[in-house]
Amino acid sequence: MPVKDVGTEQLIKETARRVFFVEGKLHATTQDIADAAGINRPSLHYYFRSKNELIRQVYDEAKGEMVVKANAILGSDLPFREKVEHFITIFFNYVTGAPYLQSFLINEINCKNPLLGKSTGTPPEVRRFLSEVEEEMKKGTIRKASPENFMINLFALVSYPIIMKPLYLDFFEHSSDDYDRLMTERKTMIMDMIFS
Amino acid sequence: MPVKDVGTEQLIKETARRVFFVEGKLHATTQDIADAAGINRPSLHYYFRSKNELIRQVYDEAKGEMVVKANAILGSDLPFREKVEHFITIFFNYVTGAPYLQSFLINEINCKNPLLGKSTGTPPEVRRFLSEVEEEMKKGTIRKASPENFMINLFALVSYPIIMKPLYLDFFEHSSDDYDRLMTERKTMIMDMIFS
DNA sequence: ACCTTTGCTGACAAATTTGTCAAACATAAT
DNA sequence: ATTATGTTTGACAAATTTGTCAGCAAAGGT
Repeated sequence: MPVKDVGTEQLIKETARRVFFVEGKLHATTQDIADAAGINRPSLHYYFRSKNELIRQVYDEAKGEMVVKANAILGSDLPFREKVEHFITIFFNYVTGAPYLQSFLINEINCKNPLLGKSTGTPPEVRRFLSEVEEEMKKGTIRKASPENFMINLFALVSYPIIMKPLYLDFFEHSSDDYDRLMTERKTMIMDMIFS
Repeated sequence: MPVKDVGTEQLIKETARRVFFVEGKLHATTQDIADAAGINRPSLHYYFRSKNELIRQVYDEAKGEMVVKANAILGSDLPFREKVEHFITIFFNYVTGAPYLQSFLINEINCKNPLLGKSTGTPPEVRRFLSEVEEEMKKGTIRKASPENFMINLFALVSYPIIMKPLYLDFFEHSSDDYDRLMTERKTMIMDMIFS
């Protein structure tokens, strides 16, 4: 009996991820994805019954991955400052590699596709990180505020410039390289901003 | 001779803006927009020849408006600190009122619709603001960095939390009201972060 | 060799979305 | 009233996108 070929199914999902998250084709058709994967459309329907089902899986897994990634860093036992520094580095690369991921998620949440997995809730690692943040605020290492807002700032300062790059390329008269050069100084800048 | 009815045309555009920017229906069909406007679809084609043309106009005008809005504040002759404070207030409301606007722009830019208006270039008001930022850095009022990065931080800290609200509602276990409460403390927090 | 299961494909069907058009309608000037 | 001009509409056609299905190919077990 032939083993279930997991190759094509994975190929399709990875291609969908690339099309959606990297190339940012939020309106991509199943044909677009099939072409990009070098397969034909009925195969896509063979593995995923419908476009919605493919999107649901891609959505759920991507969200899960992001949470896992954040947990791995924020839940690690590094000293606070290094943890934040590490987070910036890792997430900068992560978002750079999938600049349309967050826009995709936002859009899908908004579509209220009832198939999408429900919230997993705040993971314990993040809760612990939030209380670490609170403690650092008491120690005076960082500015006092809601720990949630501290986290949001972190994500904002790292993600936003990458996500909105096309907008600012057009706004400033920059080449892509100019803009990327601008990005390189951000890590230390963000650290400076956060640790007053 | 009957006067050219500008009412319906405006109604359609405003409805499209609402559907795209406020409701975030990035996949909205012409039927969706027509229904939301209370007109029928052929009327939409009467005023705008195609969906693309409608989107082009909505895109161009929205981008223009955003630039005008930014210019009006950043190009004003308020003292630097008040100018930044004013910007935060105004833009917070602006983005709150159209949370999907930036995602829409990003997505459309990416679609490389050849009809979209080309970059207007960095407006002189923004150039002036950037040199003001540079001067404040020399004076030591704010941290030294690329002035562009200063601007990007401003936009990031104001926009990102609003744009990505659905994502964080799901991540933290917050109600919409909880999250909004979190937002209220951001203005002073951002000011504190920026003016070290 | 034969059967069985899984994967792939072309051809077709259905659904959705967009675009068109002629006719009806409204309004104001003549 | 008639005409001219701009607007709205229903009905239709075209294009696009999605979904289905029967059949073929491959591969492993009997």
